[in-house]
Amino acid sequence: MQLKLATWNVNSLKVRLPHLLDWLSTHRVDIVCLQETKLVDENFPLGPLDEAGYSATYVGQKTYNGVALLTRSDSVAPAREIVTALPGFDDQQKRLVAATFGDLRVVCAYFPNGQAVGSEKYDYKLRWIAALTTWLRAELSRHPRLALAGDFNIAPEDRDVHDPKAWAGQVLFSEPEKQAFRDLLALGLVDSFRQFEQPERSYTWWDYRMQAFRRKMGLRIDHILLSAELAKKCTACDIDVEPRRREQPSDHAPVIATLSV
DNA sequence: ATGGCATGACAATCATGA
Repeated sequence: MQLKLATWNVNSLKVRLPHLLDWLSTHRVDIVCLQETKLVDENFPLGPLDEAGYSATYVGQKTYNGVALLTRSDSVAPAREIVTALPGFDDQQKRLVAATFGDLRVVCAYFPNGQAVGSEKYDYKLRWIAALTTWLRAELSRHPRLALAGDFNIAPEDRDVHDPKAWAGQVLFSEPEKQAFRDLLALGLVDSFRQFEQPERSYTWWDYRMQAFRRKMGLRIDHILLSAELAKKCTACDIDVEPRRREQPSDHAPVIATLSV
């Protein structure tokens, strides 16, 4: 069967709920990883999502961060083995939710932004990713069919940045961050987007300012990494820029991977 | 030149994002 797995940083699920519901009704994706829900759990919109045919596993907090896994109730098995914090890393910030659906392990992650190279938040970002990498090594040994999807806040290569010279050494594109991304790939994960031919200037985020979207000044920082076994079953991976064209959009576009499982 | 937008908390600006 064909399974569509997506990731989308919605930058406030409260504000973006109408966009999300429209998008779900037209794309009918099976699993969606959401980041930056910015909601406490009591305010999570379970009702509207249930009406749209989706179940949710989520963890949030006031104002910042927050992640969720949405699954089509009629096509995806119930969530098992739910994890709502990064094991081995003491963290107040809600940035990770993982669950198993059938034999598919899905990890939804909102990587720290890092603010500026050399800052305390940058150090936290690198430590957070190191803990994620350690935990994923063990997860992969237990779950050969694993997907890591989310907002990585890392543009891994020059072609993922509209102006790599201007971004050189900056946060989101610094060498230690790119090395951390490669360390994740070294676990045996595959960047599903780069398994296929893609248009020039493919990005997933554009600054709200300076008409960056219209000018194609973006970064590819949202990714779907697949274990080797899953990568073999991936038949497509695409960025959907349409939601970014709407009024009051998220600054991120969704990414969709199609799996033949 | 460190802005520009956007969101949320909170009540005029401020923290944060990327």
